Amino acid sequence: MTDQRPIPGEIPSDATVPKVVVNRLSLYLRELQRLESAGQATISSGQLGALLGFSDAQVRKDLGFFGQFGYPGVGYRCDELIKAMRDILGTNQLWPVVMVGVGNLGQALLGYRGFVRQNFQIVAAFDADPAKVGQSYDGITVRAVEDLPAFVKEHAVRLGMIVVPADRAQEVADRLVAAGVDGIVNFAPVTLTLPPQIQVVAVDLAIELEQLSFAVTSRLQMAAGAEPSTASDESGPETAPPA
Amino acid sequence: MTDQRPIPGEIPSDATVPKVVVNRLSLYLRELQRLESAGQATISSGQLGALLGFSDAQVRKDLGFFGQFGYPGVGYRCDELIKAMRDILGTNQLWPVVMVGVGNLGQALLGYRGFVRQNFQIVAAFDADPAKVGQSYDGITVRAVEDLPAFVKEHAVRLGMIVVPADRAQEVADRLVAAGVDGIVNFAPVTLTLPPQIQVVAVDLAIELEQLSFAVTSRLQMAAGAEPSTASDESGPETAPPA
DNA sequence: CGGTGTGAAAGTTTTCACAGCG
DNA sequence: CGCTGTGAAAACTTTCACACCG
Repeated sequence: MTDQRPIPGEIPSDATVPKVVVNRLSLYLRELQRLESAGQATISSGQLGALLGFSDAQVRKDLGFFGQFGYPGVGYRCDELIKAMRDILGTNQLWPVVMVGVGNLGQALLGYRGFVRQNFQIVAAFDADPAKVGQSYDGITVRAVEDLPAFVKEHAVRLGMIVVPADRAQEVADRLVAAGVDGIVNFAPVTLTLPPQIQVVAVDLAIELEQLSFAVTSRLQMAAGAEPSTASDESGPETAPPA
Repeated sequence: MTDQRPIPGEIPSDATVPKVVVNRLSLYLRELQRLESAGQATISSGQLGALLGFSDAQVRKDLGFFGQFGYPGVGYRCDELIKAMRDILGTNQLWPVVMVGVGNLGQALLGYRGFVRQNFQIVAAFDADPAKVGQSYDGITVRAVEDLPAFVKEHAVRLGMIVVPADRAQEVADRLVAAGVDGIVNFAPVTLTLPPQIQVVAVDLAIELEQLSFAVTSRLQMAAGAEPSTASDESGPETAPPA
């Protein structure tokens, strides 16, 4: 509804967008959604950046990859920018997701409401353990992995989540790809070997803690004379300046 | 034990190490540990890189930030390199961790064995809900958040995990910092505002899925004529070439 | 004004290429 | 030989700075 902006943010003509930019896009969107719920109608690149620990220029450059969304002298309209970001990230449409592996973590993820917020829906869970098949968790009945290909095809599922132990992950990934998914979130602590057209995002909780233990350790040693031994940023900038 | 290498990999004299390098270090370590269990004694930069989808030069440059670990003509000895990496990342020592928020996800993380592998141990869990306090999960009894400062001080805990809903996360983060932790893993989908000396790693599961939906969407559009619209890499390179 | 969009400059990370070593 | 370690070049990302707009 309402008016479209000058060059509505469709996909970049041909320029390639760095992954780190797409990651920040998600952070902008998350913040914008919070601001809109709080009743804020517009925001400037400087304000948005400050909330996340980025510069105003970076926010504008990032958005510039996708189009022109702002109003000089005013900033960005939250509602418009949210819609544009969701179009870009693909979350204006509902994404059905299949999960493989219904252990502790898998069960927790089945109950996690945060996915729904961004239009992801876990539509089925699979497990190799016959004792688990038929059980229900948060309204989802566990199916046998053998049923994966049929389900994925029938429901046009494009995304899968791997929540099995490390030694089973590659086999499960191969099954997901054979079944036809295009993208995988891998919670198992192994690197998957897959055809390059398959998109993979890895989440390794032990590695996240390791990054912290390094940062915390080297900050101490820094006290012993030198400079802080880490620069740049990755997944979640977090730690914005204490406003 | 056994002989130390030429310039043993201690902390970089003063050069700052990019975060992305530290992240790859964790991936190298994970792979090395797997290789060693499989009985492999040495590995070259090219082999290690190939397993993770990196170039040989990148592996050598990354290691070069911390010292000289290799043997020309041979490669790296897995056992030595593992020890060096763990020294650098800080995981040769045991890290006690406190968790705040014992909902679905928190309970699952309490039962997650993957942390132990890298020497992290969740030593206590806290929740604001009086109904949860006193309950036990995986041998850990839930405590009242009020007891956090005393516990952190008494057990010299330096790391905390936030597993509460978004609207409680900032308050919990402030409590953790007041209690004295130096680093935080934040699973809540909000950006925390904290003093800059506090290290924060953010894990937002919805954002991971969003990165996938973007990648999967733009790969499709790529079929419509242009170049792939993403470059570089972030958290987990994953998807190594199908060996 | 206050703020966007964007080329050009600065800074950072990756790749190249090769001397040197066991 | 095969492979490391490392300067130098290339590629990429961020910051700067300013024309332009409402």
